[in-house]
Amino acid sequence: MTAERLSKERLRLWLRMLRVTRQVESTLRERLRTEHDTTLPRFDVMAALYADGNGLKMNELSRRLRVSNGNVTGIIDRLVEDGCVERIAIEGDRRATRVCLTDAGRASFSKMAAEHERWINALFEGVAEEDAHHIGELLHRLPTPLSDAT
Amino acid sequence: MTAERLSKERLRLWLRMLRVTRQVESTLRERLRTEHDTTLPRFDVMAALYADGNGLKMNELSRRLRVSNGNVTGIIDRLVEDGCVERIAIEGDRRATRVCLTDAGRASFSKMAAEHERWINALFEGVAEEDAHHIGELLHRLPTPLSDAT
DNA sequence: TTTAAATTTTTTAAGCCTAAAGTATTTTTT
DNA sequence: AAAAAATACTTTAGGCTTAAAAAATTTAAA
Repeated sequence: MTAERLSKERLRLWLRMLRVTRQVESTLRERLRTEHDTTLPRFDVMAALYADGNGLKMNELSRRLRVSNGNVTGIIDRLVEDGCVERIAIEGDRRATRVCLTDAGRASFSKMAAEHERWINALFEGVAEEDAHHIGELLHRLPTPLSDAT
Repeated sequence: MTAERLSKERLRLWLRMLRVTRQVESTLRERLRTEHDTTLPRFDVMAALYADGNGLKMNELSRRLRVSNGNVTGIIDRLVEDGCVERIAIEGDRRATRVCLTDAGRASFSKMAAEHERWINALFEGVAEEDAHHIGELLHRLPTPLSDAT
């Protein structure tokens, strides 16, 4: 009956991860909205672009963020309207476009990212460095499709 | 500079939790859709109702699931259409309604829940019972607003 | 080369989600 | 009792999300 217990324990772990994740996301969402007039999905997209100096194709963006193609299209549309991002034609392939942060977008993200790290640090105040590291490693090594980078 | 390192480590932990959570949710979503013709939000609502034999008020449901009131309204509307759930007037307070699983809803959820546990168990195959327990406890004890039950 | 298949992206339809405003009802205050 | 405040829920507007279909282009096969 150990398999039984293990299964229950894993289920409990999942439910708690889900609860914490939702709570943190909800807090981030609210702060991004009230303090930076933006949304979490937009922040996530900008983070991906910020991490890669050359910009990314829509394709890569959607794979990296694990969201659908059509989803990325809409978010980028709105970021372009906001002047944070631009679509750049790719020479040699007229199907694809590369998406880059504008200077304004980069500056804006840079400010948000610093705050974001402080928020997370405060929200996870109860987690010691050792535990953070241990859990991080564990999550990192979960078998595919649960892990593949970062 | 340990505070600096700790902050980075917590940020990394958060990003990994987010990634794993999204991946698991995405897998659950797809299986619920293809194998049970339903959605994760509906499953979550039914789980909350299943756990509480007497049904819940809209209010309690939205607090328990950490989603907005209006959101619950829509999901319940659709579950009622599907015949999984019913709204029952509360005697003595005509503002509120109690929401209960129907017999069909209970039977349907019961089947899904068993599979759901197997899916989770398989997805977290790499996590030993000791680790599951340890991480679960840690997440459970994160300071408010990160925890308040289960 | 013409056709077929694959790739890249957008569009569409349906559902999820939130904040804010609105409706109805109950409770509290005055 | 009348007015004000609080509670329970729904509606609305806007954005996020997906799967599936469509459009444009490129690559591979015949």
